[in-house]
Amino acid sequence: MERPRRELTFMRPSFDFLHQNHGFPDRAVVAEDNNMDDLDRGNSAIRELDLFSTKGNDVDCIKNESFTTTTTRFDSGTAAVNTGLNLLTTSSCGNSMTINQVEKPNRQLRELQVELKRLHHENSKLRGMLDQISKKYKDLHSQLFLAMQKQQQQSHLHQAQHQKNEQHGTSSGLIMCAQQQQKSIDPRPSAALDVNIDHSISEQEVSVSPSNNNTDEQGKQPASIDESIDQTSQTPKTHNKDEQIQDQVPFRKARVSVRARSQASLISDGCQWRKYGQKMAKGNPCPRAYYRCTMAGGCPVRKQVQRCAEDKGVLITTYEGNHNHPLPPTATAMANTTSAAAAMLLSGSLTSKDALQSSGFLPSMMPYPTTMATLSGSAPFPTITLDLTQTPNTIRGPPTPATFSLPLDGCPQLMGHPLYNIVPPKLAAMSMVPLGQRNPSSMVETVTAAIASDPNFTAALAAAISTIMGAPNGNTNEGSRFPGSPDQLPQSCTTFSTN
DNA sequence: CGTGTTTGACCTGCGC
DNA sequence: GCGCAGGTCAAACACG
Repeated sequence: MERPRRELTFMRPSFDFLHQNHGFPDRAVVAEDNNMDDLDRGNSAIRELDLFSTKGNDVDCIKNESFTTTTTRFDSGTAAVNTGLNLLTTSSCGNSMTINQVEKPNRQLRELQVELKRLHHENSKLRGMLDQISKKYKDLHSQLFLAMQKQQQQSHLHQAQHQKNEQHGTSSGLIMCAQQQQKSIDPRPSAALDVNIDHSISEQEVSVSPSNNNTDEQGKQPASIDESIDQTSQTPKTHNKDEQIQDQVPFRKARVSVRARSQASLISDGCQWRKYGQKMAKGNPCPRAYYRCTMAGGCPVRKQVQRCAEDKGVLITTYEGNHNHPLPPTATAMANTTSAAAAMLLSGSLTSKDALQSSGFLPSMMPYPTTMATLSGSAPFPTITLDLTQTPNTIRGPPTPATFSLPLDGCPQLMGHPLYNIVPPKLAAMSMVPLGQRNPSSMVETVTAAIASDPNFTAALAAAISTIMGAPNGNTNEGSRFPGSPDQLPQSCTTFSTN
């Protein structure tokens, strides 16, 4: 009995059944309405199940009613439970039935009640899981907010100290000290924490703590790094240049690769790009195009676009760097996530499965196969790949030996479901992203944004939602809220398109 | 004329 | 040191 698989799909109709039956315990009920709101009324509905004790029907009367049981099929083959009770009163308290005829329906009723209690228990467990997930998400959100505040305070403090030091001509030593201090607090200065940073901040500071207006947690940017080095080199230093470069290089080289199925030559991610080169890459007949962001002068963000050699329908877009300018809403999802993904990649020993497991990022008991994201530690540059082209049944081999996937933990009912491509990173981000280092929603934002770039996405999403919600006429946008998800999918999910 | 693309040359890192 | 491959530059070109 594969109970985990059917729990979610079963519990909603069960409550519908119970809910619809409210006040009409002697009628046959066929649950068709799958409104998720009924889920919230589940607890009370269970109590309403006792059909024969709440309406004054004593046992004697029950014995004198003939029961016709029907099987109500709630969900497309996922669960079928004998909950439809056709209570046809053929005689009122007559004595025409034998004891066996009377006890048989009684036994069925008892079984039914036991089954419903069991379902209630399962539903309670599921609700508990949902509550836990929601709580984790809220915790992470609040902690992120606190971290943002803390970082902002540090930035202001740093700025004030920098200005004071400049006035006294003794800036460098203390600046470096402050930078080191900041590093010790968070080895990857989070631009995401600079959301409201004062733009009067000095350029040097900006280069150390990029003033990305987005939740940009990668921090270091290629241009900013160079500027930082150049500028700091103009003042006495406690660190030599090589050490600084060495410190910065890993940040600079982190990349986020997005694989999406698209016939378009470029995924429209909300940013403006200028093509600055094209090369034939070895092992791929398709040329690789190089783009840089032109939304602001000196923006260090670049991306490479190349078709997959094995499947030319797959477009591989690789992002590098962080925007140093405000982004339109349509671009923030992708930008946020590439930054967050890069930050996750750069956060330390996240390049091997063992390291991930030991760090708690990847549960040692990963119960389900996953396909969404892979990290490559053996690639020339650390790269995280978000693969939006796969279905759970078409898992490819890992790109490199040192790769891993984000686990889908706790949502087995979504395995094999189209929405599986959306939910896993959300759950994974919520449950596994270390505190203060990553934006838990960023990963899913990128995933959803990239998925949305696929012209087939809307139809697939609608079908998925219809399956889960049981509302064939459901609005796609409304349906994009995964049942029980702590928050809804980003708005940008529906704004990305392919060119 | 301004902007974006194309494309060959050049630079850099890495392996042998 | 040499060759290779990835990445970038910049002049030439196309287009509105």
